[in-house]
Amino acid sequence: MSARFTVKNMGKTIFDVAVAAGVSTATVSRALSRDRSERVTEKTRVKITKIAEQLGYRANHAARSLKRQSTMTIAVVVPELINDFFMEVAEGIERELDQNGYTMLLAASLNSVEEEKKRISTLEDRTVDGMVVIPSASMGEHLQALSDRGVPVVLVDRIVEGAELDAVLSDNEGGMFKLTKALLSDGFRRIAFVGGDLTASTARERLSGYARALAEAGITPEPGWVCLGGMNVEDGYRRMEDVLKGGSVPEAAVAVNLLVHLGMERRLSETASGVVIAGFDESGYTPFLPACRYIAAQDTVGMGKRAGKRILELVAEKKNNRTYAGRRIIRLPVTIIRP
Amino acid sequence: MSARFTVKNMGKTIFDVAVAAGVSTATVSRALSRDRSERVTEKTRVKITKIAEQLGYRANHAARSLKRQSTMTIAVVVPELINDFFMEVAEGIERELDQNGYTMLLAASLNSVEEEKKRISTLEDRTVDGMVVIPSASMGEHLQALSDRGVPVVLVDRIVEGAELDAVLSDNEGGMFKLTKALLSDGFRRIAFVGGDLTASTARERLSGYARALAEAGITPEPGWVCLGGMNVEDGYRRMEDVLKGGSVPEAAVAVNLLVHLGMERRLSETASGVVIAGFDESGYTPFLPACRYIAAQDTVGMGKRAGKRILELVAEKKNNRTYAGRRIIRLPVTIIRP
DNA sequence: CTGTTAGCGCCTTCAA
DNA sequence: TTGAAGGCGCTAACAG
Repeated sequence: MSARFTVKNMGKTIFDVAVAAGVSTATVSRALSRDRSERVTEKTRVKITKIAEQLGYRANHAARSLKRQSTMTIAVVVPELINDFFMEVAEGIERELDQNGYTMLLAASLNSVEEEKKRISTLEDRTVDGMVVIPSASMGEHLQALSDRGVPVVLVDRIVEGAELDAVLSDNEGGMFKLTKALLSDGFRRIAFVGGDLTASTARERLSGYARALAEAGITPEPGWVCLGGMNVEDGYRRMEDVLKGGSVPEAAVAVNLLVHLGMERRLSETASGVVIAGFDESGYTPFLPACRYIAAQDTVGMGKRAGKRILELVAEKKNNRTYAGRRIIRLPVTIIRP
Repeated sequence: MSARFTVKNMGKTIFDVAVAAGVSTATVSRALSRDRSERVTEKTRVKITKIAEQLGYRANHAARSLKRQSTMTIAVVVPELINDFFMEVAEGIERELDQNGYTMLLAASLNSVEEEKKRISTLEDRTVDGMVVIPSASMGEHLQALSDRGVPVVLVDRIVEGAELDAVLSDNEGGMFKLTKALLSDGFRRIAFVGGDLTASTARERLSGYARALAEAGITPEPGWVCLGGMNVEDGYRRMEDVLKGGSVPEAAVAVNLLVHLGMERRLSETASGVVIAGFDESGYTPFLPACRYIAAQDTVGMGKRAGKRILELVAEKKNNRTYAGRRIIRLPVTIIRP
């Protein structure tokens, strides 16, 4: 194997290219600038491009960032990496950014506001051009502060208290309305709502959709049907248990999200109850969840794309020193499918 | 809402702090340097730290990187984001990096060598201090070239042809050996091996483990039992179909990985065959896969941590201008569990 | 222990 | 159209 770390492969600089081409560094800079508005002869541009290629010249990103005060980087902060929903959103964002020459910096906040603050702080130090955040919690003063410091910010999935920021969200209310409706159409009348931390806007909106569907059907939820608390697998398990052990066991239940759904299935698989589930969020595994009847599928990648597009708009606005045109909230529809 | 983008909140520079503290920028730099070896009076350090805090000073990362020729960033390239296995590895890496003040830059190669090359190129331009790569394909000349250019590289999950690089891998052979063994202990003798692209080192090693287990049990695989081809859900579905329609249907099958496992389950759920599965890789959903009997669980987060540790070692070696001490391959054990 | 100085590599007026 | 020169913010000699 070749000796590593020994060849001082000092990166070629713009100066090397300039010397080789017999021009000044300024000309090289202009020739290689993606901005075609720079005036350089086509001939010299071609020549310089070729020489740069031969030399294997690559612009130093740190230097360029320092000068331009822009890193062409957007930070994306998600609660956790091991979660298909978040990663699908991230993929959507990445695609949009990549198309525009931007790079995504992905970080996880580990479902903790404290970690979220730390991550954001680190990222801000790296002078990212903007941030897309899927908030870990319902408090958002630090996000508003970030924005006030001049960093373009876009929220995804949920909105938070204490921050009036642009956001890309699902139509959670409508989605859960349709999901509950689907069960009603199948003849189920006794339907529970399981899981949900009401400090999360998503949970509140979904609960609202559920309530509206029942109300329209003239059904009043019996005590114990609305069984809130938590958004994770463990919570789903416990809440399902609560429902089963409650006074009036329902025939069906809607799950506030995929993790809760999973926990519910776990619990249901332990006792034969006949309870059927309709859940929010899809995954490759939903076909194997025995109690699952319907799924409300969010347009995850689409949300990511919209968020990517929006953050780039804000970045551009800022660059052009334009005033912030006002908060914009984008809602994407949710689709009901059979798993 | 406060007017955004209007306050020219020009970031405070080290100069601002220096002025406010009545010292030189050099002293500020030293005082704020994480490196305690810098000689500064404790008194001035405290004073400067306080003033920096008050002013909300944050070191400019681009400037620091330019000067230090180090970005304190490690790039991690995975085939895709929407994959728990990769994300668990990524999380392990991130933890290790974070503990050491490094930041992870996560990028997806979309299961394509071309994309992988592009991503790596972009990342290299950003002068990351090192890269951890989960290769998308079996060819690795570009990875070797990257390393030869002086960028520390560590591979995870699989090794590639054309590159002699450090790697952190699972004991795939032993894992699949134990997995097959588990089925044998249950009395199954007719066991198929389903899925697997033999250009991938993981698939080869797992096939080898399967073969050894059968051989030790004195069993010769019948034609059609070893049903290779592909590593995805779709492949698992097709290969399982091939097995079922083959001449000698087995009683059980091992799956080369989780996606194939999933596809196999899909196919099995369509026809009652009684075939039982033992699969590589775990997930929160494996308990719901009806045919699944055993799982070979890799220490994903552990692999990430080891990879993180190793890449930082290489970075340190390079920084100290030490010669590359030689390739190191780390193998982590695989655990057999019941889902 | 602290200040002075000289860049790191690039971009961008200002001149020519 | 091109070149010269200054500086983005920070750090690392080298002095003092």
